[in-house]
Amino acid sequence: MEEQEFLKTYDITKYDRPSVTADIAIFAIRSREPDSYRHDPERSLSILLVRRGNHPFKDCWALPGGFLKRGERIEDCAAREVEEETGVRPNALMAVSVFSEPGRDPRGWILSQLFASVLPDGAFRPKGGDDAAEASWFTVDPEPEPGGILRLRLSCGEREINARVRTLDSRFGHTSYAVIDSGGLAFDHAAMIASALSALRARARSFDMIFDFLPGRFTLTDLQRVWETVTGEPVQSANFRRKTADLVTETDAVTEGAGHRPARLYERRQTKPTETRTAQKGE
Amino acid sequence: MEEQEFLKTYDITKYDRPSVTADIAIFAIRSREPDSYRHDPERSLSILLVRRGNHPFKDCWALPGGFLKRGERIEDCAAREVEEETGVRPNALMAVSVFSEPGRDPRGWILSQLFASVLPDGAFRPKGGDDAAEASWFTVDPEPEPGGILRLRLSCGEREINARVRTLDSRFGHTSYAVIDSGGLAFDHAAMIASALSALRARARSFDMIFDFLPGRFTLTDLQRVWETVTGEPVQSANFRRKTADLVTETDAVTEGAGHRPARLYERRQTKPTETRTAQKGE
DNA sequence: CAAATAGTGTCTCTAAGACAATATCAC
DNA sequence: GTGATATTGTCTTAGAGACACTATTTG
Repeated sequence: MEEQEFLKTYDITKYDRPSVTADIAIFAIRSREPDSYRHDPERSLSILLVRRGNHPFKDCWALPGGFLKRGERIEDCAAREVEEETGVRPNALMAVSVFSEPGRDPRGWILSQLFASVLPDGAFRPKGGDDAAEASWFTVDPEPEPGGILRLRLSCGEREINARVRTLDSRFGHTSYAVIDSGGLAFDHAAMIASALSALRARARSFDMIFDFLPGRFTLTDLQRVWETVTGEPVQSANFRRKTADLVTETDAVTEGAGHRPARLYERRQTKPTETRTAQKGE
Repeated sequence: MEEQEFLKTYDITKYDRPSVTADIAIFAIRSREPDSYRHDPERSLSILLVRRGNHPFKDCWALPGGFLKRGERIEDCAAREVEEETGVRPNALMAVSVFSEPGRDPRGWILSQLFASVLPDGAFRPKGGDDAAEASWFTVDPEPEPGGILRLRLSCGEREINARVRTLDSRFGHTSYAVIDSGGLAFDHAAMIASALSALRARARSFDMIFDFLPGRFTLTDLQRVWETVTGEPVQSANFRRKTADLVTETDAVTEGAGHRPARLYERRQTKPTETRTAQKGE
């Protein structure tokens, strides 16, 4: 055929083309040790960062990520890179957006697809590997300032990173940011963290991903704390329980040993009504 | 510095890398001529397709799109390609998702970022240009079938394209599809159309983009018809008017010459309360 | 029992949906 | 006046939020 001819002589490498990377923002809720045995632990939203072992931005903190390989889907690339650099095998990855601003990477023309994912608490201790000298959880403290500015305070023990980004645009439920002060973070990763955080909060409301933050069995109070941590808004337990009633299944087990009334453990309900509904509406 | 050294000797072209394209699903609501002057016209959702002038898939219908150039943001590439191929200058583009499945393009390793946008009715007549032999509106008729199958009926006068896709995944408010029967559409564009449509419907509910379908001044009934066409669900006018009251501003003008009571013209309200609210919640 | 968290009952208010009634044009 | 669409009013009901109360554990 004529098309076969065309394809035989077509050489795609004659054209100018970019490199493509995937970067991944992995979030988790981590508990701080309580001061008294009778208090439930405080929780804070954390993000997984790696310290770069190579140039450029050597020794700076960055999101895990790396180059797309031939024959690989971008989602698989993201999962592979996270595992190589931190030892973590993330749950389902949520695509956030593509970063294609010219000059965003000093090495040259490089696009990056940003993903976000969430992990259950304490599931693991990150360890460096591959390109990453070190991997570690940083608590995330986003603080809005006047003029569409967002200050990101990331801290890990003694280490503290203070980045500032500016809201560029916020259409279609997605907000994009520009870096004002990277605070020492590599590349445009400060803007990426802000984007991922905003996507996380926007979609948390659909309950799609809240469960990914928790182990298989959890108490309703756990679930509520995760919700509150992610959205940044407090809820009343009675209302929260009503709202989640259809999404969980009761088990026989209860918690033990706390200095107060034990709590029943629940599991996520398989055929959750939201999914079916969404699918139908989608088409 | 050491980093300067590194960058001087770094040659990105030594590494294997893909080509990147942007494809764009442009939607509009088009009116059919009514049978009587007293009836308002029926409306249907349409998508803008181009007939490919070059290999591969020569003479097949496809979404407008093309290769990303150096120094260009992917959003700008999308806007440029649409204009080159159809003469249309789209409103804000909404990113839908990245298609990176190996083998999706017979020319080789090519990723595509899909965008969606909407145009006001009758704003223009598309014309072919560049790679596109021809450009034309096709009405879109999505029909769900059992087993997660979606049939897409695209028609333009005599021409009819029947494609079928299967739902792959539907997490985080985004649904992805695999092509079962392309119906003659180029590449994986059948799956792209299904994805764009699903994204359109999901976000229509936020009222973010509904207004983009309309000219600057419109009647509330116009607005309601657009909503109904996009979401596929009927609404009661009294309820719809209440819901949109804060989003529009009354003007002095009214429609004329219809065989019935004239309707007041409205404009979109600049500082719409939803945007402020979203922005705050976003952080 | 005291302290702490787990869990339930119920009131109010708002918003969505359904339905009905009235208004105003071209012919 | 007739037939069409425009526009407003109101009833019902589901759900969100607030608040108050009861239950059960450990030390």
